[in-house]
Amino acid sequence: MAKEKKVEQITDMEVDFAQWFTDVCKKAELISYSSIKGIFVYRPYGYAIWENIQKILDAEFKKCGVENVYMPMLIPESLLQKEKDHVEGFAPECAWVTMGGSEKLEERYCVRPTSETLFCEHFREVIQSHRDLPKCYNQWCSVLRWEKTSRPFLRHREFLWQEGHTMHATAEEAEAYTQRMLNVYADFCENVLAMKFNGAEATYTIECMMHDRKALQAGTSHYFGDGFAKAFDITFTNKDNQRAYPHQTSWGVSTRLIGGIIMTHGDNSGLVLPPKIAPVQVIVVPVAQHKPGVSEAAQALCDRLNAAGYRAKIDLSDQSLGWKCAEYEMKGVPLRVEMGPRDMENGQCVMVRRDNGEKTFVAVSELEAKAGELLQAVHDGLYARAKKNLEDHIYEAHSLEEAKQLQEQNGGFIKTMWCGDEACELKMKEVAGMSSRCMPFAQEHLDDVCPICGKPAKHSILWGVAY
RNA sequence: CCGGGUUUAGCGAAGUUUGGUAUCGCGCUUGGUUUGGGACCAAGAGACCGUGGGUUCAAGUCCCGCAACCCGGACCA
Repeated sequence: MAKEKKVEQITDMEVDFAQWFTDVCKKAELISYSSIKGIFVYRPYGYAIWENIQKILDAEFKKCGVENVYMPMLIPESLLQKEKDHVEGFAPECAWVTMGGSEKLEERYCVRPTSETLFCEHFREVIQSHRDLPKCYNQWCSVLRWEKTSRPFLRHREFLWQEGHTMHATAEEAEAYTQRMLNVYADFCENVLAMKFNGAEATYTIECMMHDRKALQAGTSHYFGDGFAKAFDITFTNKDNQRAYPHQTSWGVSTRLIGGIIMTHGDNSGLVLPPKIAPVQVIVVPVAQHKPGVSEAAQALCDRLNAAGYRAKIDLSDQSLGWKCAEYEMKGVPLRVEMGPRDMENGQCVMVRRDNGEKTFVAVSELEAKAGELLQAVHDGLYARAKKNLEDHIYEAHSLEEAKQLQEQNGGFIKTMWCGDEACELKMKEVAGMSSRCMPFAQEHLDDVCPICGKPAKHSILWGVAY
């Protein structure tokens, strides 16, 4: 069903996708700019989405035996430098604390860009025996990376995330745990955020496709081997009374997920939120509320919905009906319930889905049941649309030139075979502007050879333009 | 980091060419009428014109520096 556009302040996504995204972030009151570039204020409505994400994911982590901890915000330079590759990766974008009060510090401290080193320092202290393993730790915190350019949710200098770090007695156990956490993220994306993605092996990433057909990495889960354990001298005594290095995993998602939600589900009227993480799931709007009894009848609906466990709100302000409808559409509230004089006479209310604008007349007696049904329908509708968007925009290519052309014409993911050489990845980036997004779990045989170098192919791989 | 654009009331803009009393729309406040898709009338409040220097009797306007934001590119989660 075609929906006419009602919010002239929001730029159409077909006209300018980037501007649309920024408009939605501002108009839906998710975020504000601060006085420091790249560091944003999460407004109550935006932060509430993150709180809902935290609540649901945290419960899933705990089912996997994860314990939450909190590590220091500052990392001494000497500690950061213990693992060579790690420093090289993060040092260029570290912010440093050099003064304590008015005194210059002996050693400068880095504001954490990630906390592997702190976790490792701590693991060294608490891991002695195989009986101390596994250690499955996670922390919810913010990290700081001095990015050159920034965009709301997609690239902040300071952003909120969760970082899980676990230590295991064997490589097998650690690898299995890495996959298990990837599955937690995958289930969360599909069942909570209604986002469709490509899972992967080897790189362990979740790649979602946005409305503009660019890829967004929504979560990662890494198997680290024992590299950090060796660098930080973390050892334990195994059952055979021998010293051994434990094997590590690391996994995280950030507030970038919210950027993904916006770009996956949003439309030209604004934000569209998956019901499970929407701060307000149902907005109750009285119609002609000055007429006797209308406000009370609407309030009663709202109270009943809250009592039934839904997150419902009512708007009794004296704004016009049209204003209220547009306002809550912009903010992505999944379901609107209208109650007016005519409804009162008929013992009914009107329910309007945010995802497709469909209106349903509902007997007041069926309020709770029908609200639940429609919220689920919104979730399913969003998921179906996201899935279709992904599936419709995966194209198969058999040569470098064809891959380039397909990307230019259609965007999306381009599927090819790959020999496994990094040189071919660089070549693809250079020629077609695409990076490897992931090697799908569902491997296919499209050709015998790598279309880039002609050597025997080892995997099928997806390429795309990423955020 | 490179290349382009922008910065004037809470938001969006005009005014800058040709220096001379700070403008408009939305929003906000007060009162009243309204309400089945962004209502209307009336009266108000609100701006060291992004920031620091310079030129001038006089700078939103001219000159030089800096910053922030937006859009592309490179890089990253």
